[in-house]
Amino acid sequence: MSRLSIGDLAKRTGTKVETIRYYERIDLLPAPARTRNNYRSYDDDHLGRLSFIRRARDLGFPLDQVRELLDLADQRDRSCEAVDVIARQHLAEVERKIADLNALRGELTDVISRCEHGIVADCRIIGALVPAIEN
Amino acid sequence: MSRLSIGDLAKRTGTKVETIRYYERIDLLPAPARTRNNYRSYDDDHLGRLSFIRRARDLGFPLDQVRELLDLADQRDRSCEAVDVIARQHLAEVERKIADLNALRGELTDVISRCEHGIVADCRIIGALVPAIEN
DNA sequence: TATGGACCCTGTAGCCACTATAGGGTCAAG
DNA sequence: CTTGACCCTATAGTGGCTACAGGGTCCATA
Repeated sequence: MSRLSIGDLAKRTGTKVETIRYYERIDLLPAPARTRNNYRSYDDDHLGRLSFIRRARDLGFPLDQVRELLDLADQRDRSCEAVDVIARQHLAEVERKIADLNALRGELTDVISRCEHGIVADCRIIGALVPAIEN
Repeated sequence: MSRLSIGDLAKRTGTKVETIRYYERIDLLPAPARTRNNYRSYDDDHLGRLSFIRRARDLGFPLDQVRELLDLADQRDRSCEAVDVIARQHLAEVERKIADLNALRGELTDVISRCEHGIVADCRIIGALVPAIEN
């Protein structure tokens, strides 16, 4: 039944103190008890919940999906289909971003490869950016 | 010597009107002349510059790099090495993001593949998020 | 001539997920 | 008794826009 200061909780979860306060402000992490000095005092539930949030964030889930996952995690008798849906949605989003970035990398590599290290006036990188304007 | 309204410029460059005003506010695009009605009136230089900005943005360059590229593009006698450096930096950044997202995709795929479509209490996706807390 | 719709203007607030700063209070060690 | 490490609140800043609110202007049509 350990009690943690915000700094301790931060260390245990690899979160910045300001971020923890931010999570409280947006009602992602419940407000903890306070000591007589008005310091926040966290318990194991907070530790578990914040660890969950951090893991989900590390996996790239946006905060509103994290919120949904937290809600679902509490409804232990329900089907986990909703969980699967959220995870798959997120995976699809990640794959879309990868595809976009790969296309981008192709273009950039292409542009850079044409650089002949001369002067700016002849630079193919700049050339690829300067538009050919038709009337 | 065509004169463009902000709406025309927006159409020609595929930019939103609000974005053009934003670029002016942050001194990325020079403030144009005004008509007697106080409407913005753009010339070909603006068109060229905004097109340049948009292309660079499409290639994912952040605005401060776009700013540098614009400055460099004007110094036509200088070596284009600085241009090459910026482009390569950006490419490296893009590649880093791709690597991060690929790692993420791996983890997500892994987590999702273990879902057995039962109830939340047994859900492996949630399980992968709920931490095993040691004292 | 009235009116409607498509433009244009400024200024401000909102988005996401934090991060940083200012300006203080509290506490234990040396 | 002071130093430094914590803690508190409230607010503003980040990037790159986007979306109002609350007006003005212009042209065509009824």
